[in-house]
Order: sequence, then C-alpha cells, then structure tokens
Amino acid sequence: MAKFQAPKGVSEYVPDRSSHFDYVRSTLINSAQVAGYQLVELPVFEDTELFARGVGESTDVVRKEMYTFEDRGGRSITLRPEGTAGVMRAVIEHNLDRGQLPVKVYYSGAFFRAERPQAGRYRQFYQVGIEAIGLADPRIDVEVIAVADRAFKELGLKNYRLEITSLGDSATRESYLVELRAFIAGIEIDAETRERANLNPLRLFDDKRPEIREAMSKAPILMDYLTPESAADFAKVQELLTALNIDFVVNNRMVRGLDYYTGTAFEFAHTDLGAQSAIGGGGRYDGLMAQLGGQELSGVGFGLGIDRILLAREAEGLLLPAESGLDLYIVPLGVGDAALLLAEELRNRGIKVDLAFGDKALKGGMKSADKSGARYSIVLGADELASGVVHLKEMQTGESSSVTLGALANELIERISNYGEHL
RNA sequence: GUGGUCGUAGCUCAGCUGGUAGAGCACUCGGUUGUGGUCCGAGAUGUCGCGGGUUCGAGCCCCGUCGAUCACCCCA
Repeated sequence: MAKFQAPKGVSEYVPDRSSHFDYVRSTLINSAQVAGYQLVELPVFEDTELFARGVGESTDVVRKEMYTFEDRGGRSITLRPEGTAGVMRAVIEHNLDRGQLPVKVYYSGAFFRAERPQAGRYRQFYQVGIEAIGLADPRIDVEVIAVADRAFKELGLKNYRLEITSLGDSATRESYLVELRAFIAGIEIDAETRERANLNPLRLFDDKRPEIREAMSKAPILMDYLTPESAADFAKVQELLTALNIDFVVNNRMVRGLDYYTGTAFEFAHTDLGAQSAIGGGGRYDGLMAQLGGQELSGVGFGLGIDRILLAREAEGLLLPAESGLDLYIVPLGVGDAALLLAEELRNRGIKVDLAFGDKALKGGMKSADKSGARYSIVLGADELASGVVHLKEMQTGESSSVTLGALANELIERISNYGEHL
C-alpha cells in the first residue's frame, strides 16, 4: 500500500520542532495579552462572499489563492486566507462594537492559501494576529506595532526591520491613483504587467525586475499627496515609535497585498529568509467595518507568520535543543504497576514525571532516564517497595540521597522550588 | 500558475564512465550480582519517492507522476 503523505505545501510540526513552534506562538500571544487583547476563536471557514468583499476582488488572494468549495447545503464556503475579515464579521455579529471602544482582540490558528509552496510559504500556515477596532488614533497604531516588536525582541530576533508607510485616506488615494495610472500609461511594460497595473497600480512598486524598478523610480509617490491630517498622524506614529526605541524605516513605496488598508501600514521583514522575508505585516483599515455591513468604525491590526518567525529564529541560530522540563524519571525493576501508581500520585501533585515502561534492564532504564532530560531519577524495585526508601539521584551531579516513598513528593516539590529561585 | 534544482536507512549524506547498496549519528542488546552520560563489541533497519521505458543488467540513462526546494507572480 502506498504511504500517505500530508497534502502538498502544508506546514506541520512534530517533536522536537513542535516545541519551538509552541514557544513562538505563546510568546506572540503573551505580548498581545499584556497589552489587553482578548482571545477570539473563530471558524477556519466562512462565507466566500465575506473574503471577496473584505479582502478585495482585485487581490491575488481572492482571485486565485482561495480554497473555495460548496458545502452540502449548496453554500459557497472558503477556508480563511487571512484573519481580519473574520474578526470583523464576528465583531459585527456579536455586537462587540456596542460596548467600550476600542475592541481589542487576538487570534491564532491556521490559514489557507492555494499558492505554489516553498520554504516559508505554505498552503496551510499559522498566524497570530490582533485587531483594535473603533479608535482612529495614531497611538493605537503604535500600540499594535509595539505588540509585534516586543514579541520579536522577546524571541531574540535581531535581523529584522520594520518598514512603515502611510496609504492616506480613501479620498487621497483615489486622487493619487488617477495620477499614478496616468504615469503608468506613459511607461513601457509588457502586457501581463499592464494587466496587473490595471487591477492595482500600486503593485508595480513591488515588482522585482530591475527594468520595472527603474521605470517606477520616477513615479509619483502617495506620501506627497497626504492630507494634513494623514501627514500629522503619520508623523505622530514616527514620533512615538522613536520614543519607544522601536527602529523603523519609512518605505514610501511599500505595497500591501490586501485592499482594505488605509493610513498607517507596516511590515516586518527578516533579512535571512530569502524571498519570503515578511514575518509580519498589518496596518489601518478604516473602511472595512462599514464595507462588511457594520457601523463606520476604524480599525488597525496585524498578522504575524508563526512559520516564518520560526524559520527566522532558526536562521539566527536561536533554536536551542528543547528541554523536557521533567522533574523525575522512574526506572522500575519488575514492578511496573507500582511505578505507574507512584508516577500518577506525583503527577497529581504537579510534579513532572515520566517512567520507563516494559521490561528494561537497569542499565537501559538509566539510559532512558538520562535521555529524558529529567533532573532526578529513582530506581523502583522490590527492595524499595519493601523498605519504603528510594535513592533520589540528581542526574547532573550523580549525587543521590535516601528519601522515604512517603516523603518523596514533598522533597521533590521543595527541591524544585529552590531550584527555581537560583535560576 | 511559470521556470530551475533535487528526492538513497529515523537523521545527515557517500555510491567511480549503468553490474542487483554503504558511512557517521541515532536506535536495540551486551561488556556477569541493582544505577546513566565516555569507551569497546554485536545487531536490526531500506520495494534507492512512486509508475512506466531503454538494457543481458539501472540508485545511476529516458518519460511521466508525487513531493521538497530556489526564483518569479504574490504574500504570513
């Protein structure tokens, strides 16, 4: 029989890598939680129309990357390609925007895009994101950026940079796009590129081909068209980022892939990742709520790619061997039942315990204890059960001391807490 | 979706101009009475990604396919 394989392009994590994945995810989530963001756990599939309208019909995501299918009731369903649209839907549906503003939520989970896979770009991938809805204030833009930056710093990342820009309000963008389209009409580009430009002229700023870059170097810049209000907001963002010691560069030709962005937009790019360098991105989306049938509320948020952050940490040599965190390993000699009962008793007291199963010789059992990474080990055999005394051995030093079985739990708990204080 | 590279034991890889597979690490057991990490010895493990073809004979050549990877489009 042919072996089953995971579907093409999905990312999945098994030991020992899974522990690194878990660490990245929990660090990102923690950074959101300390800033007062609360969990939303949302479905991975939604009405197709939600993404078509929310993400934007002109985007590649909607045009060719969505996993769309018909469910048994004939509804068109799509696996979520990003998080913001679903959050907006939930906020509107559950009237979260009727209370105190801003609504601050975070989410974490799998997302789906039907692209040609490569390292750092998967068909099922993982993101942690936050959204702050209902406050049009550059300070909240900065808070959102700071949540991401704090997480990256906690994760030990150094080789990344924050790029920011302002996309202006929708009126500004409209008038600017007229200018840009006029400019593009006057340069020489191939038919396919022109078609892309017709869909979204901003895309040409992102093109990697030198001749296109050269042609676009003389293009009008959106930043020059900002209203005084937008310009002031953008200046405030920069001022506060500086005050927070968050390094950034202004990239006035940055393009975001989703249509809903307005005002502040940002991207975190890692320098050691090749073409898939963005480890996170986000910005302000002031028209989105209304566009999805909610009230006129502004919003700002980001999505951070767990898979790519993990690759970035790996590239920076930050993936140290995982520690098991085990406190005790039990090596049974012919008394498997008693060993399991003891292990469970200790586990119920909150001690992290593993044990050898099956008939192992003492030497093999001790090898297992060694490999388990546990701080202590005991051998449990007929002698110990008869005398009620075990030798508690500290694996690193090799020292052992006699402890009665009855006192073992308390002894371990005391040693563990002392150990913690000396760290 | 377009183009390039790659696919050999659990992992990292070797395999000369085609003659039916190897190393290191890891794993299991042992080095005589109940204590691991070093050392020594022994052992198990692969339909050489999958399917066709050429050939007396293919891991090595050809075609297809699946997957990974790199770049593009695009993006987390």
